Amino acid sequence: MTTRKPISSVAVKKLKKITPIKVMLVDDHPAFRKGMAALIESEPGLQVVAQTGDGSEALALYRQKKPDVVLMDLRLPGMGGVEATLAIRKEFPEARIIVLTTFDTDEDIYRAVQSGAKSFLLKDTPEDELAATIRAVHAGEPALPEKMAKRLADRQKRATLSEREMDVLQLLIKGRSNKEIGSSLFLSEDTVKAHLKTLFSKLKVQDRTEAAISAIRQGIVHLE
Amino acid sequence: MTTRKPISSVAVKKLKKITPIKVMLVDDHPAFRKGMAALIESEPGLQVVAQTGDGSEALALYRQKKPDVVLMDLRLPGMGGVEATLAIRKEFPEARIIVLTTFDTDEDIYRAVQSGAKSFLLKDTPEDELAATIRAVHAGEPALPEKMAKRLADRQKRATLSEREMDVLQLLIKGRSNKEIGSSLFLSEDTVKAHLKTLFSKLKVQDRTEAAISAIRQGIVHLE
DNA sequence: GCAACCATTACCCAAGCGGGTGAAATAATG
DNA sequence: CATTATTTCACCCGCTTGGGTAATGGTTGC
Repeated sequence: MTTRKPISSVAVKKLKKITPIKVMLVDDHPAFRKGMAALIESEPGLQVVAQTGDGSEALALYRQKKPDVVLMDLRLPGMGGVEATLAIRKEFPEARIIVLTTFDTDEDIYRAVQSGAKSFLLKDTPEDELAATIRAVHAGEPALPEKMAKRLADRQKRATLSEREMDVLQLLIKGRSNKEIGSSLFLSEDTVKAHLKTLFSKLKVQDRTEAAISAIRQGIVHLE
Repeated sequence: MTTRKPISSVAVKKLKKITPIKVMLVDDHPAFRKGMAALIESEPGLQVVAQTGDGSEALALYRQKKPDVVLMDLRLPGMGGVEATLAIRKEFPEARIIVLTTFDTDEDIYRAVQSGAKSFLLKDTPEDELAATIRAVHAGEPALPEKMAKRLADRQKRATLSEREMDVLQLLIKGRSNKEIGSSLFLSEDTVKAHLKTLFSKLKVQDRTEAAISAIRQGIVHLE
């Protein structure tokens, strides 16, 4: 440690004023991280204090660096972005996290906001808007782009699927027949059909193929 | 034009040795471009000479800058990456293009290589491998990662769908019934069923839902 | 020219699927 | 406590779907 001269209260005030916003990046694309870091550092008053490509490292790094704002990708190796966000906000409820992703189904937006993210941006967002959003989120201002807010509202309007309906849907998008779904879930075929009926009406579709496609498009289920 | 002193053949050799590889970036994420550019510039002997986020600008920029290697994203506004690759290679068959993308269905790899790309990398590829691939492609060496080559081989093994089968499949993944598909394509329902039979056997599935999911997973059709 | 494939249509049949109706038990919500 | 939502199951009915078989005409390639 190097010894420093004591500083005046005026200097402290001045220093505080120019204390940069500390940003942490969580994204598994090294090039993207590098670019994002450069972009942030080039903005006055913004500074990158931590980076990782692994969701499960995010919490430990947050603890260590205490960033003001986190930029979080959704698709991450190990722990996903939503889980990482939840983990951080469980320990630090005041954490300000912006989800920044390539994928943008309505369900992604919903889950991100549900998990406590303050904003949701796509990776092709122009540089100035990114910087503005970081500042807004840091200031505690609303920062969800209008388009995303609209899509979130759309998603809210839609009927939510029950747990059992989700179970059936999961098997449906694996191409299983009603009989197969029944034996997988230890249900009679008629019960499966009953769930499908409500499922179809909630998704506003006529048949299982439409249901599968609709669910995938909306991001309700994932194809992995 | 400025007049120059004549240079010795020795100097020419020396100059040639340190002439950097000129790289062009085509990607619609500004932060990724920035990062990629920084990453490339930090490598000895590599230099970024052009960047664009628009596929339709790629050809014009190539004409102007004559880069040695192009890094091309697949999902681009306007013209897609495959189309841009085809356009460049039509005019410059010697063009060395590396497809660099987030998405990686077998069909994406196939279409990229078909369109003349020399390599196919994912955006989460580590920095050193990226640089190595750029150098390899520039040197005309084989540069398709083993994993991708394997997936390409897998895709080659699979039966190719006929034009008509594709038509039917396109409507199938919109959730249309056989009757609807028939009237859309001006076919009898029986003909649609005949196409579906071959389609199912080629995709190795039992029913339309499985077919839809399989086709989407393989990247044969897109969900837009 | 013949083989191979593709596109088209037809017919049959059994199984699967979707819609309608009804009902009972449990859980959650007000 | 009443109501609502969820989960479970049953029966019926008619249309859709998938598999089998078969035939015709066009195109492509050897």
